[in-house]
Amino acid sequence: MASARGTPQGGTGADDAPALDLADYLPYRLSVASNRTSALVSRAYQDRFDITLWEWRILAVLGNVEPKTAQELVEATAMDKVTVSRAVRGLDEKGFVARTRHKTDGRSTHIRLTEKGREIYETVAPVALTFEQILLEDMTPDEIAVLKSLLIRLQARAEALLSEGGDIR
Amino acid sequence: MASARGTPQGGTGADDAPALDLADYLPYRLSVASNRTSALVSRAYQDRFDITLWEWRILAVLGNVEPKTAQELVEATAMDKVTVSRAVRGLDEKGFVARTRHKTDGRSTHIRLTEKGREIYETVAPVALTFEQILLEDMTPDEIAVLKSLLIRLQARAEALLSEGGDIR
DNA sequence: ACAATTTAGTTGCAAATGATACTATTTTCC
DNA sequence: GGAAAATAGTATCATTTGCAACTAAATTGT
Repeated sequence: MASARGTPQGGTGADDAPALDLADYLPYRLSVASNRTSALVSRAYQDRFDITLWEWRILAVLGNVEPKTAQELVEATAMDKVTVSRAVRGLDEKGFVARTRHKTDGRSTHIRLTEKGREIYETVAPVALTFEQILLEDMTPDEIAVLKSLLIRLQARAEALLSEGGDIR
Repeated sequence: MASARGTPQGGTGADDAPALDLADYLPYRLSVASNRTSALVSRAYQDRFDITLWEWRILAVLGNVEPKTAQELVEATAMDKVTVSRAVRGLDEKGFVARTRHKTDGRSTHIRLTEKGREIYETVAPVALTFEQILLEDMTPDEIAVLKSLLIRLQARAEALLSEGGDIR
């Protein structure tokens, strides 16, 4: 009846549903926190080093282990293969990575940092770590560890649900 | 020197830099967890109710407090004004909200749920809450509370940095 | 009172993104 | 050995997004 319900939070407790408060809804909280953080990170990389966030992720992986195939980068970065393909092309055009033919699999390529790529990695990595520290400045190491581990569990759960039914029942 | 550095993690500890491991990098963890979760949520709303995630956020706010101006929705949903404008238009076209002239400010409009909008809100809200429960099934109430509160702190910190310098120094 | 500035909300356009289709190679398995 | 299926990576196209410009109304300051 289009009831003049107004704000339900004042109810006398006889309400049955737990009430939905967007501000306390985890997917929302997660999304906002992530967007704000990503905005900050993207801007830093883009402005100062002219690389996108996705390109940076590729660099970060290659900085540790080389070479990698595109497929391996997909797994390591949790980006989809189209995104990886475009990011690698971008890096290639800027001269940060080189692609060489995979010896045993003609469909695939080995991707590795060029000297220039190694240089930018060495430059950006400490900045990224410092940034993380600044972002987490007001949290204790304990809290940080908890946060990271909860995020990982959450992600695993979401992935399981995503493949499982796909739909929520 | 394009040093044949390979994987630094094996080092004998004499290394000075803390080493950047993408898998342990918070902005990355946050982004992946959020994307996975959002994918799940978006799909659920889109498939079953034909509303976008942004439209749903608007509904969720209006379900609690009506009416709201677009500007108030911007604040309540953390979406930017263009996104809100588009989402409200979508909801209007589907007949879920109505816009009426603001009495004292001619630039602005009051946005409120229609009866149909109230109905879909009442339908979706419990589904959303159930979904949250399923997603968080393997966490204790304590862990959930901690996660939410850490996310809020993180977001506040990111916002502060974002406005503050804009750039990271 | 009225010019200058600010604010609410929308629109237009360019860039980013995602789903799908496609090519080339490799693997499977009869 | 070779047809059928799978995989790596790229290209294409439609949709989404984000920025900047815009209109209209309100506020400010003189």
